[in-house]
Amino acid sequence: MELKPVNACHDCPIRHSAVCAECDADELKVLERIKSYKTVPAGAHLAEAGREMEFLSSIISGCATMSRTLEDGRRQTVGLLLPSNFIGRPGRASSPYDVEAISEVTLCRFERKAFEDLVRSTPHIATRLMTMALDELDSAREWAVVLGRMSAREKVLSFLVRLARRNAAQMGQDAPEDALTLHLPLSREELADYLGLTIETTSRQFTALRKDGLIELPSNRDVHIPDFDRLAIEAGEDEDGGLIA
Amino acid sequence: MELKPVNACHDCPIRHSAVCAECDADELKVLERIKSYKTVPAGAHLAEAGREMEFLSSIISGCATMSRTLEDGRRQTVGLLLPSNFIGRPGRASSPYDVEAISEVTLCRFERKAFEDLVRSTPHIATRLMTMALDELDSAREWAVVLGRMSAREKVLSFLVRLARRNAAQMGQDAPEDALTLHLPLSREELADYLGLTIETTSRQFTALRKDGLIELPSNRDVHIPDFDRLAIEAGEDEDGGLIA
DNA sequence: CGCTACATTGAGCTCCTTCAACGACGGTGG
DNA sequence: CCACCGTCGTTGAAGGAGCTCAATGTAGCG
Repeated sequence: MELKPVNACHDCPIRHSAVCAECDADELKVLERIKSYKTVPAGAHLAEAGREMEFLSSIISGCATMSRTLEDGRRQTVGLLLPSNFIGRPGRASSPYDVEAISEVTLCRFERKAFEDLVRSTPHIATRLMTMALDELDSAREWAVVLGRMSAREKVLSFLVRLARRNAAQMGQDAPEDALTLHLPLSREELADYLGLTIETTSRQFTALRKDGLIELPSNRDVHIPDFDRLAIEAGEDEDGGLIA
Repeated sequence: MELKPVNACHDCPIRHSAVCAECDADELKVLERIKSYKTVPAGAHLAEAGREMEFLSSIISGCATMSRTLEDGRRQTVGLLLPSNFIGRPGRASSPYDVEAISEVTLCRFERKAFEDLVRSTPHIATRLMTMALDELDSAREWAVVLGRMSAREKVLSFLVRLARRNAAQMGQDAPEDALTLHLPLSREELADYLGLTIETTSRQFTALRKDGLIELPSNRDVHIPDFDRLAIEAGEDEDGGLIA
């Protein structure tokens, strides 16, 4: 994740996967005029439920979560935001969820009003946003199946499979390597909030998967998967491949 | 739900809430040329996971569910499709979910290729699709909170609150009436699949809510809510209003 | 070295599921 | 007309997956 400072779009690591992916050179110039970069430390709040947002932004590097906390403290993470993901939406001033930086995050920001005008005048941005929204919709529904019907073990397995697929896709690979090591962007507690479990149950499942030889745990944040296909089968994969992240 | 045959867009009950909502008269003429109506009986499969779709369509009347069935038979419904909802997406030939008519459903259909061309050439359709996708994304995430963190009782309450809000919105009301009667579009089993519960637990929760005086059950498919605000509070509403459907 | 934050492990309990029986309703056919 | 049957919904009893509460373990850091 070591990143040299980005100054221009043609240097940008998410140039071809973010909201600007379909833009041509002229459109990119307009974007370039209204964009600004910002790096925030882990723990920063990028949006708060109900609070007005001044900027819409793309994640260039780092990781953030989108979550809802109920008043009794229960919390559910509804999205894991990684590079190229978009925060905020045109046509609405506030996010319905809290968005929090989990690691240091570098953003490419657009002042909201200016971006909304741009969406109207630049079809390539509107169609790209539509595609991204539809992809995320599939992903959210996919996750609903996990939350609604899967056991704790399957939830953890599904998470690992999705993360591996997402990483592979970002590296331009078609499928994850046979054997690979994942770095977990989330702590056990953050993971539990994502999986709809408690931290204890999550931890127990990691231990159980280790004892079953499906994973190794070189550190708390690293998971080595000796045989990805076996993991995917255990996760309950029928369709070969499934959707990415 | 008694519906007289629709023949032209200006007569259409979903004219101002469907994918065509932002279209002007000229754009509507183009749509009119490629659209066709179709009515299917309850139980019809409007899409099957992985199978190619010939048409994209809007629901004009009736109700459908979008769901995934795992090979061991577990099933999770990830979306409840009501009038004005769109089935399918441009740029992808197949749906990742099964879409099934729950009641008789009347559709406004577009041949896929023709519609995809139209999206590219008609910005008002692209922006409307984007807005609808973003709304559904919020809705799907909202439901993830319910699936991941709520008790059986809260799940049933949340469903009733959402259904009431969605009905009210469709009637052009700002909020549901103080006292109202809901017609459930789903059987107990279909509801259980949506809530991530078993049919037995779902049934028990209805009984419990009735005993607590929160609802009355004039028939299996009808729920009378004497005091909507009380129901909403029981459902764990902090924010006044929340998102629609 | 002790402090703090994070992760793991254990024991008991709760809520939901599972398995099973029963009830209500509607259609069909004798 | 009513017995029969199928579907759907409700209710009961027992078991289990995951939660809660609590203790222990471990790594980073002043």
